Amino acid sequence: MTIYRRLLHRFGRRHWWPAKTPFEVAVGAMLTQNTAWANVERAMANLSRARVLTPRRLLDVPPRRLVRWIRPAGYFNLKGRRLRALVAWWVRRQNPVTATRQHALAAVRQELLSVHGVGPETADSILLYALGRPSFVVDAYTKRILARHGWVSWQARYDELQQVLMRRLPRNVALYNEYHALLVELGKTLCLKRRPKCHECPLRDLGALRLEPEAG
DNA sequence: AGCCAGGACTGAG
DNA sequence: CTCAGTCATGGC
Repeated sequence: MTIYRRLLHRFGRRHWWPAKTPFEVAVGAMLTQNTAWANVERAMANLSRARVLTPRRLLDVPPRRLVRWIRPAGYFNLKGRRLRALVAWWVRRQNPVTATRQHALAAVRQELLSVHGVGPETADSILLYALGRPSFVVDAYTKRILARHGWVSWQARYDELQQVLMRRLPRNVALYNEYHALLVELGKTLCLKRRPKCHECPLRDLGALRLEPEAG
């Protein structure tokens, strides 16, 4: 039994990313930085109700109103500016979903990282969940889970964690999609928060398992 | 009452 | 290049 299969069996498919369009995925990826998803949903609902959840409309929105709508997501002044930068890129790229399809993954990733407010996790979230590219998303949960089971050191940085995963897993968008979502679910619901206190974690023996989706 | 949430930028050393 | 400080709302 592998970790992936056990997580999938326990939690079922997560159906990520919870958004209607690739553009909404990108907006959500930005708003969810260090923020509970429930708060992001409120902000997204405000934008939706205001009918500005398209690249063009969102770019034309006055910063004051934008900040008011995204307030529930926290860091609203910061995220207002970052969101504009991201949307400006999206518009300049004229629908990156198709516009970047022929480009190398590393090139698109580099381009995203150059946008103000887009770090490695946000870039990979957009690549994977909006653009359908096989770039594994690493987050705080992923790091805690891998480090706690001794697969990486606690000092490991983002790129190292990502390489550990991508080197061992087939480059498959559907797999990366589900795997990251499952790791987040494990981190949220079980014993892998910053203060571990759960002594009855059904997955506490994960150390004996493998990362690979296939047994063998 | 704190602590935490699906991070990233900035400035100092 | 490393790293503490910063940003802010809402749930528990």
